[in-house]
Amino acid sequence: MTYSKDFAVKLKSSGYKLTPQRRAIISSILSSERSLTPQELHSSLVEKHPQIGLVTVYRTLELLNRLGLLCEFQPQGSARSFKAGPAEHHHHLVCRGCGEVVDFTGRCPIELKTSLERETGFLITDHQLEFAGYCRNCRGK
Amino acid sequence: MTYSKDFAVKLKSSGYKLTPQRRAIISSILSSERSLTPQELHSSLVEKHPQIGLVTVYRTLELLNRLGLLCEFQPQGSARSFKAGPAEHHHHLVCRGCGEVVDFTGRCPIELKTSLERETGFLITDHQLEFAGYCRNCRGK
DNA sequence: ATGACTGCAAATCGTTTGCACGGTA
DNA sequence: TACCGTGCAAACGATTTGCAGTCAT
Repeated sequence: MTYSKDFAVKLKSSGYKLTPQRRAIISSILSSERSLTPQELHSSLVEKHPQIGLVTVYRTLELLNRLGLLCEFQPQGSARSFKAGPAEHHHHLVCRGCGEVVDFTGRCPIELKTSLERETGFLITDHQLEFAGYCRNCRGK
Repeated sequence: MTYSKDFAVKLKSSGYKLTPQRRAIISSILSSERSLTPQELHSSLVEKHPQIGLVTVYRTLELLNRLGLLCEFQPQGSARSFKAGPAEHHHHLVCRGCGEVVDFTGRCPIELKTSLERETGFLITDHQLEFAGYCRNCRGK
């Protein structure tokens, strides 16, 4: 919540301005515990800030993401969405039926499949684990 | 490779025909150890089968996938791709630099980050684990 | 004035759909 | 004859780009 400060500081220290639009977008992201798609974010903003364009939302998300302030989700078969927080690590549980995404970041091992099923009532049919980074060739930039 | 039989059997037993186009698509998928995007698949086919449309590739992939004959990949930031094999379980290692995708399906625990780095030369910066299935409401169909 | 930031419209990319034709049961 | 499968063109949804106007330094 008071992350807000971090966002502002990081933006400024990286040479970017904290415009009203960016402020609105950031505050909207921070006040949602769910991750939001660009569209959802835009819709939620239009009420109070009718003039904000979807394009600006995309550009801001791209910027914040690049600065490491956002966590980008893209579960198989679902829309791309973002939430506040560092990006290095997130886990989700997706419903292939209704698309619900349950975030369980913080818990790791794959053995938790069974306990997840017990706790959430999900019937888990498959999973996907993705590590990302830089390969031997790309490491040295 | 001689999976080919399985594909044919499954198709027929599910009430679908094994057309020349489908045969070509299946054989192309089976002969690649990499996972392929619809576009890549189409390009690779056009040489020998100039008349196959991209749409047919999409429709066939969708069909085979629905029959459980394919494994669908969609790493964060990469294109959607498919390879032969059951879908319930796959792991990949993606290079954020060049897009290379290393498949390491078969090995599970997250603790393998370090050993993966050692073995592949990757610098791993983040990961994502996704379980999917059906939530309490969707389980009963 | 300069450069950053924005909004709009148009372009692009991957994917899906509508439709009419062709082959086969 | 009735369908299934196909190709083509068009529709679509998400995202990106070009461009010209605006704002703050």
